[in-house]
Amino acid sequence: MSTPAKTPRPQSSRGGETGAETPKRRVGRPRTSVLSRQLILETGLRLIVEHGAHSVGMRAIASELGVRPSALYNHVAGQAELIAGVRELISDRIATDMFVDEPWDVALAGWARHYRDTFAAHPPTIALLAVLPLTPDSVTSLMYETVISALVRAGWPGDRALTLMVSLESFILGSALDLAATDEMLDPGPRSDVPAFSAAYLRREAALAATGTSTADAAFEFGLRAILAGYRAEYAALGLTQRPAPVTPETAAGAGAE
Amino acid sequence: MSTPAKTPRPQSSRGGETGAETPKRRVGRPRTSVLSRQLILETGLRLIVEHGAHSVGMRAIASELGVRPSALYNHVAGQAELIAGVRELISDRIATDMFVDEPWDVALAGWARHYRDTFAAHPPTIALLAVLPLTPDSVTSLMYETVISALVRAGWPGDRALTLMVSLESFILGSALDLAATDEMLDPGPRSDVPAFSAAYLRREAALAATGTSTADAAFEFGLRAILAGYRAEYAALGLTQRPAPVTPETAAGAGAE
DNA sequence: GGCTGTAAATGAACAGGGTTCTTTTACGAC
DNA sequence: GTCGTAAAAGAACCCTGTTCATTTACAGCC
Repeated sequence: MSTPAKTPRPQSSRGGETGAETPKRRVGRPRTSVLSRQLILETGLRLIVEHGAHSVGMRAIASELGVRPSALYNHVAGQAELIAGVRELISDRIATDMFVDEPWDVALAGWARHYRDTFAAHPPTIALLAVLPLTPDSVTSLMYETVISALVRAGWPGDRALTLMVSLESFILGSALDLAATDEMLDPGPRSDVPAFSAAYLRREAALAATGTSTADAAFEFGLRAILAGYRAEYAALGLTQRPAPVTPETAAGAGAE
Repeated sequence: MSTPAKTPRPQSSRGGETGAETPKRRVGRPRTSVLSRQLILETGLRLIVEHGAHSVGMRAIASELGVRPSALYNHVAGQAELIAGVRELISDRIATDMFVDEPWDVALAGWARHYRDTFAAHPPTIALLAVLPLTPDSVTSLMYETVISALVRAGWPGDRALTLMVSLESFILGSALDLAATDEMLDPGPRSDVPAFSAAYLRREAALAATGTSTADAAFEFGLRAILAGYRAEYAALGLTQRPAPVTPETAAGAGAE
């Protein structure tokens, strides 16, 4: 206790979902652990959602948890690993169950929407996480596995399936970025040198106001429909035809064709 | 001069494209200006390309220019404005001349490729710049104007044209991100719980090695083809047919055959 | 039951960022 | 010549992430 009267901040903000408040903690190991890796990650995610992407600071998280920054390093290697952990938290929520009993194209559409929505639920995270290279052993690989195997079951060659998935994911992530940044960022404002652009912007604004959907939503749905139509055309060009129902180890009933 | 013998760094690295070397500069306004806004931005871009995205530091740029950090603030408001300026430098290089005399779909494909390649020429910038909200009065608005007006000339309703462009741009930016981060980031590595994914990865690796194209390239081309096919289908559904040649005020001559 | 090693916290530092402020010099205009 | 302004240095400030030594708690062991 070298500075008893400098900054009194007793960390009494927010209720107390972590348990008891710790207005001042003695030095040394506490009787009951204050931190855990999971608590740190979840706090990080919550702070991002509430206060923006630049809130993933070690000091900010530590302060939120009523702890000194150095304490975090007993549970997390550093900021990079922390952000990777937060990414896992989010990725883990992307559902892939639609691949079980939906046709491949319908499942892809559902997956794409849910994928984007999952990121969209935490807008500030997108810019932060979309950029990050994901660790090879992440849950994301499991998601990829589900998608790929569903496509292969539908008849897509393995390498084509992977290429398709990557291209769709590019569109999804790009749309998520668009969702995070856009809306007023497109607005050309009052300038006379971009007449067609301005007119289109105004027309779309009116059209969207009528339907109630947002700017980025419209573009996402439009692009998704287009890219899926293209996939289907490619599928047909490969000489494949849609199966009546996908065959999974679990639902090994249907699917008599081919 | 408080630390005369600590770090002698006389800034003599790299040739001298800025003119004379300044191993030590007297305090006060120099006889000939050392900095300019443009020089700072170009140095920033060069540093990003050479040493990665975290090289857009004020101190790094200043050191590269043989100048103290505070000197930069005479020409640039701050780091945010500097990055925005670098973005403009890059965006300015995206060609849009294909919209002058190519059919709308061909022009879109060319634009998309060039757009992505422009970012791809500076891989580290992608993560940095894709995220940034662009200033309303940027050159990007001019690019949008070109694209929109070409689509409108082809018969697309203005609001649809804008939605289309945004969706395509989402795909382009997502692909650029993919290009920057991927290649080994997808590799599932040796693990037995993702068999279809692993198999597809290996098959594609072999296929790509044969053709010489890269991972991200294949996905981009595949997705681009698909989404354009979808756009064309939408175009047909609108009851529109491809015009023989777009009519622009400038090229009001050609356009005869179909 | 007293040691010993380890885990989990504090507190004090360090290195490195962006930014601002003051000071010094140069230059152009009245 | 003087005054205002522009452009540089230099020092400081504040905010990061991170490391280190220190203190305390606890679990295992003999």
